[in-house]
Amino acid sequence: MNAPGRLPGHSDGTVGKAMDVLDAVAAAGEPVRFSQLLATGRWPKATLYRLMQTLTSQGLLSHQDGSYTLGLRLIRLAHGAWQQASLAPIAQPFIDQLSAELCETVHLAQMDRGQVLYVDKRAAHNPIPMFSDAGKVGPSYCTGVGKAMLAHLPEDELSAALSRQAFHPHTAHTHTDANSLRAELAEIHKSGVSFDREEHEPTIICVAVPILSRHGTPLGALSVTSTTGRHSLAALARLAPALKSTAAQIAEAAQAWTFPQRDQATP
Amino acid sequence: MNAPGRLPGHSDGTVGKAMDVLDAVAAAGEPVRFSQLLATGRWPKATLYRLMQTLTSQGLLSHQDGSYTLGLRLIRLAHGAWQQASLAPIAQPFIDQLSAELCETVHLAQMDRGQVLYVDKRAAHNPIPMFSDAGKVGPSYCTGVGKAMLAHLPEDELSAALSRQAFHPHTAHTHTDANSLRAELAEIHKSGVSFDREEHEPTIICVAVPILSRHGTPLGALSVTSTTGRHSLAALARLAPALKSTAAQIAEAAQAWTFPQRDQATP
DNA sequence: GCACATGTTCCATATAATGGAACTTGGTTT
DNA sequence: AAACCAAGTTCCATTATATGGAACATGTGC
Repeated sequence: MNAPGRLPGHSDGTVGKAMDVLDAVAAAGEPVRFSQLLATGRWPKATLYRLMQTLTSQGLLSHQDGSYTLGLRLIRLAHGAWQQASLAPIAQPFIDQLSAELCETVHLAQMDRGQVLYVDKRAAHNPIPMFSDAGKVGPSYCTGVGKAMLAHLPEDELSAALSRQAFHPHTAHTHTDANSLRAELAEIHKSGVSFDREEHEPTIICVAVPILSRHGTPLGALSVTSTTGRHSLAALARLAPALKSTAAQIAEAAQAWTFPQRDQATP
Repeated sequence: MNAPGRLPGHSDGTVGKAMDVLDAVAAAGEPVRFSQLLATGRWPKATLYRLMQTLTSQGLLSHQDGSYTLGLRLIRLAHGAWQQASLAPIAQPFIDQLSAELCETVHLAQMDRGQVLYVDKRAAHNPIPMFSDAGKVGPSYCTGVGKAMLAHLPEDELSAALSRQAFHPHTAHTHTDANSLRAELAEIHKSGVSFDREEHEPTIICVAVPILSRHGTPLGALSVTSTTGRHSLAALARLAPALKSTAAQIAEAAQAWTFPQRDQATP
């Protein structure tokens, strides 16, 4: 079955396999048929069948008209995750203020298994149609927020994260290997600011800063995105101080925040 | 282990147990310690320990400072669920229009395992809806949207849903048993409109309509919420036609919508 | 009515989960 | 400092669960 040493962080027990199936359904991005998943050859027929039965019965998948989609129960759980584990609720007022002040699109992201997870977004008045929304994921190696966080990761987590990067050359400016990326990360670590120089999508540029804990580990990152048509990189660079200041405020708020402390009803 | 006759909260296999743990963490609403969950007596020590290890390794839980919270991976999956399985993306323009037209708070909800899951919300002045609003759950038996959907459920699903209701008397107007609720559901089924007459929270009232498929099964529900201070029930009742019209448009759009259809278009 | 594709069930076997108890770890009391 | 306690972690024989090849059902077009 499973070779002794499989890929890092993969396939622990039945739960891991079930999550693989969920990921596969999520990756499809549209309702999938049982046979479509089966055709990937990743699972034997009966195994996949029972796994999907279980997931459906749990509300993690939804089965209608012979096709499967992700289930609503995920939305319910994510609501809790968004409140408990994400910076978004804490950062909201600061991001509102920053977005209003700069009149630009602001993104709040966190690192999830080596990928960038956007947890909040504040659009400028004329929203640019692009790759973004809360819950959306993106690559770390070619985004401003991704590099900002990578640059402050401890070595063991960094190498784990780098091993998960695709290094697909989206544009002519994209890093295509870990070494060239590491060189830039060192600079970013020093300056505390990172840029996306059209590395992910042509004409899209951004400036980003990490949100750092007391210990210097990245809690998340903040970015302002624009286009080459509207801003130069130098113009974006001038926004860095405002971003840094907001990031510091968020970091402070995040660490001051202990949950409501409702041990008992204090009668 | 499990008694021969499985109880309402049927736990299927390891995945089911893992989900129970996730629910427990979600229910806490704040970071929980291993010992807190252990103290509920629902799981033996070693079992709970390994289960949480697995969940953490999968990114479904996050472990920091000795406490567990729901993990970010859930947000990522929920993003897919929101797009694939919820009415929200389809309903968005219609809800925007309705909300602008009425200048009132509009909710879009769906049924999830007997409970009302709010998948979108448009407040009169608050423009950005996200997981902060979407993802909230509420009871079916004492909310407008809940009753609107229950009223159109086939008998088997209805009785399953009713068996999951708490019938907690939140206010003096709350239904406290299935029979009294069923009587109202019959009326709602006829009229196609339901009301929350301060059944969940004092002074909070609402009018709701179901979003029905061609076959008459509820896909979701739409509501306008207000307070006794601002509106009478009669005033809310006058909004019903606008709600019904919007619901019909959403139903049509939902059923017209087949996903992008990348392969074969029916020859 | 037949053929082929898709979906479902069976069942002996292999695998993974179980949980009682023993063992660390870190902090507090005597 | 030794003794204590609580929280967290590991061990391992036992038992429950998942596995998957193959047979069985269902249904759609010919």
